[in-house]
Amino acid sequence: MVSPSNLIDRGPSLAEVVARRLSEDIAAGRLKPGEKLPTEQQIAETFGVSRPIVREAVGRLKHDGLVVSRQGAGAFVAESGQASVFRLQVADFTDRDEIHGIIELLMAVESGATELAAMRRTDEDLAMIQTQLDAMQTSIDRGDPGVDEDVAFHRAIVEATKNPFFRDLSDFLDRRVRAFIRAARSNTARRQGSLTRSVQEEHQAIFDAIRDKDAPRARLAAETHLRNAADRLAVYQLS
Amino acid sequence: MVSPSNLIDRGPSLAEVVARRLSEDIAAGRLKPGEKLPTEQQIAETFGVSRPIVREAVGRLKHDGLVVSRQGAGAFVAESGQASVFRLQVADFTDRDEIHGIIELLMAVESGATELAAMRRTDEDLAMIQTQLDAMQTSIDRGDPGVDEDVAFHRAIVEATKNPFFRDLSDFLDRRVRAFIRAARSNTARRQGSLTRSVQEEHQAIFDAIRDKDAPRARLAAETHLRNAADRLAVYQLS
DNA sequence: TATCACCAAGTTGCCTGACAAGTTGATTGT
DNA sequence: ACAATCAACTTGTCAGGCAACTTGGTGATA
Repeated sequence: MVSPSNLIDRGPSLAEVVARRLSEDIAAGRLKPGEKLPTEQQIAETFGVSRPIVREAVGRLKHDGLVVSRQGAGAFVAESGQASVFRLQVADFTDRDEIHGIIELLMAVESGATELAAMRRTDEDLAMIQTQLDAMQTSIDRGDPGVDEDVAFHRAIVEATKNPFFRDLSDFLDRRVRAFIRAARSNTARRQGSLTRSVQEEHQAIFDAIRDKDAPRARLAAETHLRNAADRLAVYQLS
Repeated sequence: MVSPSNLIDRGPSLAEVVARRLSEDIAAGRLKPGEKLPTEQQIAETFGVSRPIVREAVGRLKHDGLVVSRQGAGAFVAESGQASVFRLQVADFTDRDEIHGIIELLMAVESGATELAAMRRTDEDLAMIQTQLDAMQTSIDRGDPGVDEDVAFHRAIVEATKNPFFRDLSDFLDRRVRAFIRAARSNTARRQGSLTRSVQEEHQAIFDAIRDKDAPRARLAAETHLRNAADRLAVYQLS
């Protein structure tokens, strides 16, 4: 079985290396907002690569909004505030402090979202959340960890915020963080039964608070859920 | 005076257009995680561009972690959870609903951060926050809007969280959102005096709560500050 | 029949060279 | 002093080529 971790690491492409170097120069203040970058030819000579590689590297930074270019004039570090990306740099998911830190962030975003959902949910929203809650129960009764159902449950909640920014950030964090938590749970076949039932009880508490339009209780339920998720992660990692 | 808004919009580069198209295909599920992308040559023919443009476009998606490539084998949609970027797509800062939505997000993140700062701050942290608070007062006394000092104040708070993820996301949101708020305040010379004093009073309340290690009060103070910031924005925009 | 080695075809990674489109600054003419 | 022109430069795109790697098919051997 070939898994990603068994593959020989070929390292980043030249374009990626150059992009990182330039990005570091910008982050370190060696290239200031508004400042002109060296020409493509100069960068190529500086790094000993060809011009298309430089074009690709600079293109990556343009995609991030860190750099803007004008044909004939040059490429410039974008003014502060133009960057359109937030990068979540996690070395791996084995450092407990790192995991704890990122779960704190998830907690802030998700508890805020759950609070808004409690304030704003419509009957349709509530029905959708109920549907996903029931689907997860069905999955648990079948002996499955309910991964897809867990995703859908949280997604239904964040849709009830009626705020696309919460939805997008929550999706992103879901993909990066919750997915890790769920994978850990799924990989722990022996204990998943009782632990997944805890998860469902916490989901139920979240649902109840949203149903009752009780925003503070919803916030607290979401925080409790994630606090417990962090604790459960410790259990998964011990097994 | 040439300002960015006066420049003729030349639209995105071909590479950026292709990158967006492919990114949309992935987001819409037309290209699934693990699925192989068409070859560079096929994509070039599909979009009627040259292969280097395709390479640059795919390179942008690789930079985002959305796509991985293996030399000789092809490029593949990355498995879920590999994407390392969150993109904040704001058309512009003129849509009130959009601004309101993004401030809600800022509120969730910043109130969470302020709460953590209240729980975790050291004496050194507190001294730094005090320094920035005083610097902002000095700026106000001078009749300036205190933009840099405002940045530094909030940065000092988020450093006290001892959580790099909060710091990074807060930095990002600061650059994208708070910067807009500050610019609006700075551009409103006639009213800035009294409104900036309100800002400083709210900063003082945040500081007091952090000093007292009163996490719930810190959260509330941060929320109040941002809620008022949204209200002040309405004032700026009427003038 | 199964396994291994070899090879051709295809694909990504990188380079060279060329030209189009646009910018900038210097020069010239009014 | 101002406007027009032009040369030099820079980004944007393309064409072509070769290196490095992958994949699948074929033939040889045990």
